[in-house]
This record gives sequence, C-alpha cells and structure tokens, in this order.
Amino acid sequence: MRPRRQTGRMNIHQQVVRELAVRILSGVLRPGDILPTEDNASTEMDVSRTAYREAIKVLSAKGLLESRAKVGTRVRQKSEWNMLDPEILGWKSEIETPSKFVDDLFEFRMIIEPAAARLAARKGSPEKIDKIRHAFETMANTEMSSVENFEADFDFHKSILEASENELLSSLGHVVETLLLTSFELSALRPGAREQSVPLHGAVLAQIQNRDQDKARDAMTTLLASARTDLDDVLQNDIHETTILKKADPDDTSTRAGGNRSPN
Amino acid sequence: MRPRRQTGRMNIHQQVVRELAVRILSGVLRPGDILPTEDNASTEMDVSRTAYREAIKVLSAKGLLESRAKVGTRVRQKSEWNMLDPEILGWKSEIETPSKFVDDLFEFRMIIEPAAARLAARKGSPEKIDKIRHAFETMANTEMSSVENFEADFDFHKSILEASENELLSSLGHVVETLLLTSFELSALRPGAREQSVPLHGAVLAQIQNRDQDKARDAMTTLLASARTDLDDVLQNDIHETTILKKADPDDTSTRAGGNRSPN
DNA sequence: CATACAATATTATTTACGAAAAATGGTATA
DNA sequence: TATACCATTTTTCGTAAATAATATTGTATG
Repeated sequence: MRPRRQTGRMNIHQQVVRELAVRILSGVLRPGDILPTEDNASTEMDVSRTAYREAIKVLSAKGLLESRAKVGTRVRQKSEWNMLDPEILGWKSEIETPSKFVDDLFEFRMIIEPAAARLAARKGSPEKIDKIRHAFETMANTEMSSVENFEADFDFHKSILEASENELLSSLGHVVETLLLTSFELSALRPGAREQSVPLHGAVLAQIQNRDQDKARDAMTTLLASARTDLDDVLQNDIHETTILKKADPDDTSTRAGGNRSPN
Repeated sequence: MRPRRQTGRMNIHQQVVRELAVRILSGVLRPGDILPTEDNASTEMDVSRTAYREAIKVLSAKGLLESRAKVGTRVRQKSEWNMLDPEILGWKSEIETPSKFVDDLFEFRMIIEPAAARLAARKGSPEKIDKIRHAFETMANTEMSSVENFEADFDFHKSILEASENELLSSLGHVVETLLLTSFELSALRPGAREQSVPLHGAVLAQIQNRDQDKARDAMTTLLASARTDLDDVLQNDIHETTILKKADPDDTSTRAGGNRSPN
C-alpha cells in the first residue's frame, strides 16, 4: 500500500478533462491550436456535448483554454497556465521526466519553504506550531517509508506553510504534496536513504519554537538540501528503471497497488 | 482611462461563478456549507440548470467546491482553495480591505521576486533578459501613472519571473499583476510618489545583466521595499476614502445573474 | 445486532433545439 | 479605391426535459 494520486473512477467530464489536459501539457496540442467544434470533438470522444462543455469550462478555469463564439476553443499561451494548480501539477508529474519535474519543484520549494519557516517562527500562532510539533512526533514514531510516515511528513511541511499566517503561502501545500508523492514513488523502489530526515525535521521545529527566524529558515534550507540530495541519488541510480516505469504506465486501469511486477 | 479588471459583459455561467465566488470568499458561504440542490439554486438564480452546473464545475476546478451525487455540493476547506488562481485573487481584491490584502500579497512578492531575480541573473536567457530591458526602457520613456507605464512596469516584473527559467515561478505573473492593479487604483488618487521607481528598476536590470545573483536579488528587495513604503503611505492617508470607494462599487449588480433588477 | 435490501433524493449524463455573438464576405456609396 | 454598412454563416452559449447512476437512509430479515 502506498499513498495514491487521483486515478480511480472518474466522472465522464473528468475523463475528458484529463484527456485534454494531458494532450495540452504534453505538447500534442500546442498554444494557439484550435480544438474541433464542440459537436465534432464530443462525438469524436463519444461523450455528450454537455459533458464535453463542462470539461472545457474546467480547463478554461485553469487557464489552459479559452472559448469564443465563432472562433472556437483555443489553447492559451503557456504563460497563462496556472502551473501551481494541484491537478496541473499532478498531470505534469505523470508526463514529464522525473528529473526535469523534480528540478523545477525543488527549486520552487527552496524558495517558498525556508521563507515560510521564517514567517512561522515570527508569527505562527501557538496552535499552528503545535500542529507542526504533532506532525513531527508522528513522523518520529512511524516506520520510515510507511504511508503514515509519508502523511506525517506532508503534514509537517503543510503545517509550516499554514503557520506562516499567509493565505497565499498556505495554499501551496499541494506543491509540496506533489513533490513528496513523486519522491515517495521513486524512493520506494530503493529505500534506505533518509536516515537523517528526522533530526533535520526536528531542527526546523526547534528553531520555530525558539522563534528564531533566521535559524528556522536555515534549518529548512538544510532539510530541503538533504532531501534533494537523497532524491538525486535515487534519480541517478534509477534513471533507466524509472523511465521504463513511466512508459509502462499507459493506463491506470489495472489499479495495481504498489507492486508493479513485470509489466509484460 | 486606466487599466481595468474583468468586469464587463460576462456570460451567464460566468456571472454565476462570480456571484458564488464572492459569497464564498466573503464568508457568506462557509466551508462545509452545502449549497441548495441544482434545481433549486438554478431556478433561484434564474438560470438554467446546465449553466449553473457549468459554474459549479469552474469553482470546483479552483478548489472552492466539491460535488457528490446524493450528498450535494459542498464548500471545501479554505486550505483547498487555490488562492493563487488569478481570478480568485481578483475577487479577493474586491472584497477584502486593501491593507490586509496588500499585506499578504507584498509579503508573498518579497519572497518570490527577489528569488526570481536571483535565478534570472543566474540562468536567464539573453532573449528573456532583453525583454526585461525593453520593458524597463518603455517604463523610463512613458509618463508616470499612465497606462503605458503601468503595463511596462508589469511587463518588467513578469519578464523577470519568466527569466527565472522556472515554469512555476513564471506562472506567478498574475499575482504581481493583481497587486499592481490594486496599487495603481489606490495611488491614482494620490500621485506623486514613485519618483525613485525608475532608478530602482534600473538597478535590478543592471545586476541581472551583470549576472550578479546576490546583487540582483538585493536590488529587487530594495525595489519592492520602496514600492511597499509608497503604498503604505497611500493606505495611511486614504484609508477612509478607499473604504468609501469600495462600498460605492455596486455597479456590477446590473449584470447580475438573471438580471433580476428590483426583485419585488 | 448486524447484514442485506429497498426507497429516495441528488448529482450525472444524454439529447434536442434555439439564441446570441462574432468573423467573414459582399455591396453600396463616397 | 476605400470605407462603411449589412447580411450570412459558423461557432459557442443557453435552455429544457428526460433518464441514469449513486450514495444515504430507512427497513426488514437472519
């Protein structure tokens, strides 16, 4: 068993959303391209025009599409895409090569999370800091690489973002979650790293509790740098395996929990 | 004439989206609340059930709502809202008091933009840096507080985000835009500030061109701190005026869902 | 007491038709 | 020739109504 991304039963319009999103994010459909008319596209995909329209609305809400009467539905410029949208991040993680994806995400985390830790130390409410502490204790008391441990890890980082007392930062929990999910999936193949994980998390917690802003920030930077190193090792070693895994994941229909034993 | 936010003719489903979004973001509808059934809600708002459903899909895509058969459509927890979504930011800017809104946004910019400037100095492509330079020159050659100047200012910051060569950072242009729009609307009342704006922008550009990462970051920090001071002055002086302005902005009711003017 | 099953309420989905918006091309007029 | 206007046509937008799927809740049965 392992933490899972959304992949199970989906509504019809969600299936269309996913199908189109993947086509756009993978570059099959490119910015400026105009989709077939609602009538053609929906019959092509074998769904009702209404369901198709609902899918278009969802993707427009995420900045991927734009519809205008008489001209059609067009793929918007990349700069208009809401890349931080949780679903878009999730789709990208399935499409892009792990290393490129991980690079961008880690770079982003290295900006956001140390700053959040700093703010948490400055103005995090006692309750929020208590939530961080609770997540840490759960982390320390659960088996490494277990689902409970993963969830506590995520809670830890999410709680720090929330303790920053800034709504914009708080809403970035999903960015962390997506990266952690990717990390988890990759390092589940090759466990053993992350020995220093608990003390590094502990250091962050301690400095936030101390209300030492700069040290809290630095502790988070250290923690992330370590996590990145661990992940880089996995990527180095498993580069070909993971590539195979990506390719051998064409349809999630099988819903095989964890054990992808011999895809053939 | 001034740069305008989206407020003109809207499709019916967009009007419903806006109406519901405002209710949610303003706290009239609270997390956990269940909306009326599609039938009731749509007849209540005097739109078809299809149009209402499209609106629900849009808000679900932004993390505000969640629909399940038999149970209804529920407002999701705040932590699930995509606060960085451009539209959500725009709606919030209309609802929240300027000072609170500006606080959060500036805090966020002070984290993101110096880091982006640093990355731009490190790995920004010559073309991207040229775009920054072009925006700067336009800024320097247009009248302060003109629409052209505003747009060049926005382009400047957006180009730096893009020059960071990180898709996640690039997609944050809208955060900057929303804050600049708010700033523009506020300081349009009381022009005269921002004399040092051009040289401060110039310093950022120069350090990026020098490929001096730390100085580029610091120059951006200085620029933002200055902009924040200017804006704080405006907020201090115009606190009551702006409040009045906010209240005197109910003209959107004319285009409200179903156009039910004088409900009696 | 628990388990299975049936009733029910709500969203999900399809189908069909008509309205509105906007790009295009043609036509008249200066 | 060029410009303004107008009709045409294509496409999305919006409404309506009927049926399906699904999850909750109540009810009966072992």
